[in-house]
Parts: sequence; C-alpha cells; structure tokens
Amino acid sequence: MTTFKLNSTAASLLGFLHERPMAGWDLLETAQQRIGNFWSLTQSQVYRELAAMAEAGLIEAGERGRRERQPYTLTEAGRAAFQDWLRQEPGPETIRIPLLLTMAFGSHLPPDRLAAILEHQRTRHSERLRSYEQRQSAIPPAYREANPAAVATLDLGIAYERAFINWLDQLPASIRGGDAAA
Amino acid sequence: MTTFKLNSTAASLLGFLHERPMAGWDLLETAQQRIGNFWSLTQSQVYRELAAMAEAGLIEAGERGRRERQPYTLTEAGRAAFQDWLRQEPGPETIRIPLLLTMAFGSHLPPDRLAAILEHQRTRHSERLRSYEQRQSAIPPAYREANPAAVATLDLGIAYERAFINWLDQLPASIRGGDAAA
DNA sequence: TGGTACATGTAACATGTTACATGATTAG
DNA sequence: CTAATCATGTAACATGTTACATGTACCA
Repeated sequence: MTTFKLNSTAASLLGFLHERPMAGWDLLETAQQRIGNFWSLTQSQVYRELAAMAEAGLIEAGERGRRERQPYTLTEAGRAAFQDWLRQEPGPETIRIPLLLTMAFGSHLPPDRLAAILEHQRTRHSERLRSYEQRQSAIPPAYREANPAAVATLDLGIAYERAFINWLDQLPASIRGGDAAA
Repeated sequence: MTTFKLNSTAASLLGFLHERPMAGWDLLETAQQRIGNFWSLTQSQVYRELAAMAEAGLIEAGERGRRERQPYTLTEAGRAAFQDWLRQEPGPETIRIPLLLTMAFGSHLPPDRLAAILEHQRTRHSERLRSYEQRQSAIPPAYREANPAAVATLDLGIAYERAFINWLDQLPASIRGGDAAA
C-alpha cells in the first residue's frame, strides 16, 4: 500500500489514462499536445514509465490490438497514486535558458555575433507566440468552460512569450546592435 | 584537435575560469550567483565536469592550496572549446512548470485545493520577484556598463516573475477560489 | 576542544536523449 | 509490391539529484 513514488512524467500518463485506456503511442501524442508546451517527454520515457508502472501495479496491460498496440488501463492503485501526486504542492520550476548563458558570457563574443543571435531568437519566439495565439483562438468555448484551469496553461505560455519578446526589444542598443552598422 | 563536445554546464565553468584560476568550490559559488538564476547546477556536477575536462586537457590542475583546494587553469584547448561553444546558436529553453501540470489535471482536484495551491505559488513568486528587484537595484553602475548583456539576464527574470504573477491574478475567479467561500 | 564552514570526492540512482532494430498495416 | 506511417521496444549514454564519507582550518 505504500504508494509508489511517481515522478511528474509518469503521473501525467496516469492522468491521461483517466480518460480512456491508451497505448504508449496515444499517450505520447496526447501528452505532447496537451502538456508538451511546458513539460517535454520522449517516446523512450513513455515506454519506460509504462513498463515500470505496470510492474508496480498502477496500470494493467490489456489485449494487444491492431499493429501490436498495447493498451493500458488504470488500476485502483494507479488512481490512488495519481491522487496522491496531484495533491502535493507542485515543485519549483526548472528553467534553463541557453540564451541567457550566452549573454552572461557576452563579453567574450564579438558584438555583431551576439546581435545576430538575439535577432534569431526574436524570430523563433515570435513564431512560437503566433502559434500559441492561434491555438488559443481555436479553443472551443465549451472546452474552455469545462476545463478552465487546463485552458489557462496556454495563457501563461502566451504571457511568457510576450514578456520575452518585449524584453528583447527593450535591450540596450549597445547589445542589440544596429548601432555599429549605421 | 577535434574540439571536445562541451555541455552548457561545463562550458559555463570554462567561462568563469577566464577570470582567474578557481577550484570546484569557488566555481560552484560563482556559478550559483551569476547564472544560478536560469541555470541550475550542483556540487556533484561541478566536480564531475572538472574531472572530465581536466582529462580532456581543457583545464589543468595547479598545486593544491589551503584545505586541499584544487585550483584549475584554462588551457589553450579550453579557450578554443569555449569559443566554439559560445558561438553556437543557443539551444531551445527547457521549461518545466509543475504547477501547470497540476492545472492541466485540475479537474481531478477539489476546487479549494487548487485555489490553495495557487495562493501558495503567488507567495513564492512574489518573494522571488522582490529578491530579484533588490539584486537589480544593488548592481553598481560601473558593472552594468561593463557587462550590459550579463546584467540584462536579471531583467528577464524580473519580467518573467511579473508576467507570472499577473497571470495568476487574471485567472478566472472560478479557479482562483474566493467565490465559493462567499 | 568542539562546532562550523570550507573543500573534495564518490556512489547510487533517477531522469532525459539519441539511435537503432523490428514488425504491422495502410495507401498508392 | 513497396514506401510511408504506425507502433513497440531496447541499448547506450548524458545529465541531474541525493546522500554520504573524508578531511582541513578557523574561531569561540
């Protein structure tokens, strides 16, 4: 009964299994769509966690379907472990921003190279913002009302991207470049 | 000559070694102060990377000083590897926000529990914002002018925390709670 | 002289990443 | 019939985390 020690990735898989039995493949797709935005996971991890959780009795393998598809069902123990995990105070963010490392060591870089990097980042973040905004506008009102908290996660992504782009734009001209060229 | 494949953590240590020879202990302190904000590392990692880089000839151990202190010096190969790394396009952020997982599965949580979690997070982020702001106001103008890019990293932290708190405050009352009690 | 901060190092394990091998099914 | 997509699984390795063992020097 000592509830199995879940990591966040495994717990998320259990979360999705509340909706219906799914195989690794479905779970990966689902996770990437629904939480991939702020929680990355790979195919390898999914199969590893599924195997471990099946071993621990949190989920049960059903009969193989088409294409060797291996569906898993939540067990009572799995539900309990998930509830346990979900009620914990969420841990601290892990935020690792390679660009900031580059900037921290910016004095070892020629100004124009740093400026080029910043320009490139601006493009990438603008694109991401645009894609988030599109996704946001595509959310059906019914889903929004049924899952307000889940929908709100996208809002934070948008707020982050806007803050990031705004920060880039406010950077002193001395590091953003454009000065030197003129 | 095939330049050693550096990870960002190891590269950062090389970055700090440009300033002066340092031992693991100093490097850990320095890194936590200067990049800890957006790049976490542990004592274990520092010693591991130092050992690997010494092995690869990127740094050289000097004579032990007081308290078994083991200083390392950059080699030419180390400088080259660092320059190589620094010029790369910085990779994508790793952002993992456990709170958003909790929210994504918020429908499995009693509303008051979710509201309590959000409240708690608000406190933590406010404190962090305050500490960042204090650090920002304590930066000597001379340092700011000499290292504008390094200083700007703190600005992004502040922008992020403000965006986060603002997002929390804009969350619909239905999930923030305060409704039910009234 | 005893506690605390300094300092290094290792062991064990958890998590994340990349690459590959294998086979099933479908669409053209 | 064959290329593409679906689907699972494993191996090898990189990185990150936690805990512990050891010893040094300072300072109250």
